[in-house]
Parts: sequence; C-alpha cells; structure tokens
Amino acid sequence: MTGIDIKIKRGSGELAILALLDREPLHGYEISKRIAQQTGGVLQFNLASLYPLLYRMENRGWVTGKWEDAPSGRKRRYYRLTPRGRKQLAQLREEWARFFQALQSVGGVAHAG
Amino acid sequence: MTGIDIKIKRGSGELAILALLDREPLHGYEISKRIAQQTGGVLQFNLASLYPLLYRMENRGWVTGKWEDAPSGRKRRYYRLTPRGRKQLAQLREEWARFFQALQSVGGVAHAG
DNA sequence: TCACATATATAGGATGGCGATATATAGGAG
DNA sequence: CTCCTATATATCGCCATCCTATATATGTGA
Repeated sequence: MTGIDIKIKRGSGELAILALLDREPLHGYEISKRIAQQTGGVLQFNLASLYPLLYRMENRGWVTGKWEDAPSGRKRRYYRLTPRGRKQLAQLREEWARFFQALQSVGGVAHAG
Repeated sequence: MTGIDIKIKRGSGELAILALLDREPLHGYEISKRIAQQTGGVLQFNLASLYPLLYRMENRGWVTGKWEDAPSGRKRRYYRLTPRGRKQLAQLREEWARFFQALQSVGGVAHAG
C-alpha cells in the first residue's frame, strides 16, 4: 500500500486520540481507558504504544502536553488539541471515510450498523 | 493497539485479496490493478508488498497458487481461494465491520456513503 | 531495436508495535 | 503499618512489516 494507507495505520490511533481531545483535555492513561471503554474493548491501546504516539503528535504540533496537578494530588500530563491538531482531525476523518468506502467496495465489509 | 488491530493492519490487504479471489482466480499483477481500479486509486498495492503477502496467505492455506499459461503465452501464477480462505474472508469482514464501528464511535468518522 | 507494459521476485533499510520492565504515588484491605 | 492493586509516565529491545530499489524475463508497438 502507498500514500494514504501509510497514514491510516498510524492514523487509527491518532484519530481516536484527536477526537477525544477535541472534547476535553485528557492525560495519557485516561485516553487509553476511554478508548477501550467507548469501543467496548475492540480498540485497546498498549501504553508502550500510546506514549510514543503522543510524543510524535506533540512534535508535529497537533497536541500540547502540560504537567498539571490533578485533584488527586498526582502530577499528570494533560494533552490539549491545537488548531493544527483540529485540522488534522478533520483530515483523518475524511481519509478514514474514504478508506472504508474503498475497502467496502472491494472487500464487501458488512455495513457498520 | 492489541489483539484485533494487529490483524487489521495486515487484514486490510488480505481482505481485499480474498474478496477478489472469491469471485474468480487472479494473478498477482492483476490483483493489484483491480484493487487500485475498484477503489478509485484509494487503495494501491505496492508489488513488493503484495507478493510476500500472497506467499504468507498461501502458507496459511487461504489461497493456492498455480503456474498457468496465460492466453498471451506468458506464465502467470494464478491464485485461488481455499475453503479455509473463504472462512477467513468471512471472519475478516466481521472484524473490519467491528473495527469500523468502534472507530466511528470514538473517532466520529463520517459515514461511508 | 528501442521503449514500455506486463509479471514475478528479493535484498536491505527504516519504521513502528508491543512485551517487558522501571519508577513513583494513592487508596483500600488486612 | 504493610501489602497489594490501580494509577501514571517512561524507555529498551526484539520482531514483524512496509517499501524503495533492483533484478529478471517476456510480449507489443513504434
């Protein structure tokens, strides 16, 4: 695969994270829990994959991480979406939609119902 | 990501190939052309990725490859779906549907329409 | 005969996912 | 008070995979 699919493999996790952060700032651990929760366990983030992914996204300017004191008293790194990240989110949504449409037309995936 | 997603990365190409071979036997080069054609270029197989993928699928017993003389006089390796491959196709379709649904619920991907 | 599409094949570098592990704190059970 | 578990971030190192580049060989049209 070329082009779009390179992004898609990475983009799967990126899309989920960006979409969550679009609603509210979250820290890494919470992100992984939300994703597992909201997908009924279908998507599960390995923490050893999640943190490097967050760093990459930060380096690209899609999110910003900031250490904050949580209500519990612990230090946690909260991530927020940047304008650039919001743009990226929209783009990823489009790419995924196109990708699934393509896969559906050639692979006959059952409709998402 | 764990579990299902490991398969999904590989499964993207596998699903497309199995679905094509479910209709009729094809050789590698033709497979790559069909996929690009039927998806309007959204999915494009790199041939250096396609052939190793076909060999893996053959090793797993999902397809069988057989050298045949094409009408053009060239030798081409035609791949056919096995019963095991047909089973795998059904399973991949289900997994992709679940995956898409999950990603949609957390990522808000536009509906494939 | 030259160029190009067809057709299969593999070497080699780069990337990335994940199991394993390390560190540190909060909260509940005993 | 101690042990265990959940929370929370971080990194190492193996391995699978993807892709660029390249090699080989044939059919076709200019």
